Amino acid sequence: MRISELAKRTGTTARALRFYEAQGLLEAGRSANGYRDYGERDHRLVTEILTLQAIGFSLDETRPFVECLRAGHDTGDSCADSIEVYERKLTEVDALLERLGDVRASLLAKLGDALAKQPDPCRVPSAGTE
Amino acid sequence: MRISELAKRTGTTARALRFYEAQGLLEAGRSANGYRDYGERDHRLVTEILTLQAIGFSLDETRPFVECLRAGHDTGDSCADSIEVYERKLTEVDALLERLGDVRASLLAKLGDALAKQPDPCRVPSAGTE
DNA sequence: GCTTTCCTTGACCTCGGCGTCAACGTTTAC
DNA sequence: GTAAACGTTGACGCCGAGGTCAAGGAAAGC
Repeated sequence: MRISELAKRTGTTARALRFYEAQGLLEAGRSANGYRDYGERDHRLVTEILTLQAIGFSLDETRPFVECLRAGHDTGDSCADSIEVYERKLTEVDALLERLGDVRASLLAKLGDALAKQPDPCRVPSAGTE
Repeated sequence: MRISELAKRTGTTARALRFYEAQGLLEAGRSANGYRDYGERDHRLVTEILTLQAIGFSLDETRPFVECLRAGHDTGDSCADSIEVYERKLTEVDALLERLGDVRASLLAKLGDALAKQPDPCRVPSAGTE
């Protein structure tokens, strides 16, 4: 299959696929005319990349998963390196959740203060006008 | 006060202050020699910018607060525009929290599956080795 | 006077993940 | 046969918030 078909089937663009190749994530075979030629294996690789990206992984963080698939495992997370990335990511997400919670709290506090200072009678905090 | 003193007192850099000026957030007076000259009012402006940035505001989002201060109010959130930004930000943060919660859940699920597939006996999920 | 430090402007660099355009070759449809 | 639609590489653009030079003036300490 050629690049635009793989792009369509994975829901991405040809440009992205070439970019992944430039990053060493994807290795495409070539047809006689020089066109890239992809197989089902590549389809799975790209799907793995896109799935992980959707969860917030950087391209670099998808690397262990891709290499795991290329090593012959049937899922990208069958390797220790991938699992480490999961764990690192989980720690990151937890830290982010905590920080965001703090941010939310300080936003609420600031908003409350500001509304209390506002002389606008239509925005009295006791009533919900929205 | 000159630029590096304001930078020191606000905990940022001279480059950042010049950048804020280029963005129209800060207007510095000039001494006879062409040096920027800042007063206490500017100190408060910069403090407001940095405080909001720390909560995740973009420079552009701090603009209403800065203009509110410049309009003579004693806090940057005494104006309706600022309050709107608070509310927008809160909505954004809530959306992000929800997405991040989903991400966390799917990460946990993936990690659980991967560990279940792992043949490593030192990583049995029933025991906490950390 | 001399050196070091601070100030000025201008311009390019960084990072991630591609989008977009250019200039050219190939395949496909009619 | 020829035009449209695909493919190739290369290179620059974008976003945000500055960092980092470079080349020059001003100020401050000795």
